Amino acid sequence: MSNPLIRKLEHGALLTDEDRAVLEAISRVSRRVPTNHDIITEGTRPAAVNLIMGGFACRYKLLPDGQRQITAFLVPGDFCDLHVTLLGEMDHTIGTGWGCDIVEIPRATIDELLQNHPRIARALRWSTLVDEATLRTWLVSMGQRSASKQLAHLVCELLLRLQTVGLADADSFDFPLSQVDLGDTLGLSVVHVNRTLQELRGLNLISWKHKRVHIPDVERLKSFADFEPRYLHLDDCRDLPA
Amino acid sequence: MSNPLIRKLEHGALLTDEDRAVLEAISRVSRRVPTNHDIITEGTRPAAVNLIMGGFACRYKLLPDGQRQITAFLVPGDFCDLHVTLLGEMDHTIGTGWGCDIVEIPRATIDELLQNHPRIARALRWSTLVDEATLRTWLVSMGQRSASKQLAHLVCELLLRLQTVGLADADSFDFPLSQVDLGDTLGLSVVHVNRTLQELRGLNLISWKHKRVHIPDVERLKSFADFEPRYLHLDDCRDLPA
DNA sequence: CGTCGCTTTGACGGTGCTCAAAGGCTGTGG
DNA sequence: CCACAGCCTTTGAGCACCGTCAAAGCGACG
Repeated sequence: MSNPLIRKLEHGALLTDEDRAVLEAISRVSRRVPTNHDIITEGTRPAAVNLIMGGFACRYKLLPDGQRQITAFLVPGDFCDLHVTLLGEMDHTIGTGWGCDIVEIPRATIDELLQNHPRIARALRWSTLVDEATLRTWLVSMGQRSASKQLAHLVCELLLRLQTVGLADADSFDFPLSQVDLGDTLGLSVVHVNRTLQELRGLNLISWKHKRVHIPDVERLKSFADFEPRYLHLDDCRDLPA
Repeated sequence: MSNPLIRKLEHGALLTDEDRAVLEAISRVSRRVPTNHDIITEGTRPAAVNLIMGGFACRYKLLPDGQRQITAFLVPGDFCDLHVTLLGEMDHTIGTGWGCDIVEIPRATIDELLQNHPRIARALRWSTLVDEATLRTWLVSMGQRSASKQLAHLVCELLLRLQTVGLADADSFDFPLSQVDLGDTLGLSVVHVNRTLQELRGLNLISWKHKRVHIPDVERLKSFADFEPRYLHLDDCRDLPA
């Protein structure tokens, strides 16, 4: 099973074959969104739920002076706005810096899943909690870690998240971002991102060529970044009552 | 109605008198937690749901070297861990820096609310989305704003949140934190927090004496901080179908 | 009155920003 | 196949914001 949505949700609930078939059915690619295009814009209210099935997207917020802060990366298997119809207007924008495949799922389909498929409902709720925990972890990184550790931490997170959906191998993954994008993510200037990358390269912790990140020694990178994957809650369904 | 839980949830759904009675019944203060005490510790799994009804609490995370990052303030009407039983172990700690009143609500009671009281269920889900939006906003502040604007933004947020639960008047509120705590929140050193406070005081934007914050001109502070309250989604239930 | 915790101040150093320009890569059109 | 444009990366120099260290005020409370 190489469907990233299913691979991801397996970590949040003990799915049955029927659950998997339902998820497979709703996650057919419906449209390709080009590079540098907004999927959902701040201030609007989306009618459907968007699911990423290929490529990268990100949540971001623009400040009056034009500065941008990326607050999340969305990778295949991630929902853009699962519960957003509960809220009024979007308080941030979701965009594809880098071209991605999206499924638009009608609100009613989601409601039906939540009502009639308890294991899927559980997994979806689990995934929103993981999103929140990830956000907290980014905040900790930004507030307390040096630029190099913050960057290293992000790389560890992406490696693990992409591995769980089958899009990274043991020590590398495709990473289509520019250094400007990375700066907007980490709260750093491009110049400093560049120097930080050189530092990590000099320590032989990361190499990044041709839009692909390679990690010579994953354990060393994790310990450098104090990476503690608990916040991703990947083993949570082990704890379920049988 | 001065119950902070009810006042808050009124912003997330159109409650009936019966809903209010139910909420009133579950939010009786059951225990006082002293200053500097953890309510829920990282790595454990809480059995009940904790609701703050008085004072301040905060979520925080400790790094191996002892640094602390506060990721959220919890004020009266806020839940500590509404959905956390879905997850395995807590990935962060919730503590009271400052003494607060807490209600412990059995998991079963929450489940019953979610199942049988649709408007309350809606309001609870709304509140977790607002928590997430607040986290995103903190991340934006930390990544893109200067220390003084970040601090000003936080003060605007707290003023508004406390006003909605009846714990702030038009231009001031009680704020029991130390400057160390503020530093751990903003990702700044104590020394720099102190100088930043002096700067804001010098601009006549904020005064902070005897654990109470006073804001001479709220509109001026908001515009200084680029404060845009959309992320708190306080007007969302206006948009509900009748 | 003395202690303890919090706030404030000063001096100094470093991380990371700004400005500016050069170097590389890729795609496009001649 | 080359020229060129445009974007991204890389470098350098200088500076500002913010951190660290250390010590001195201040205030609440016993």
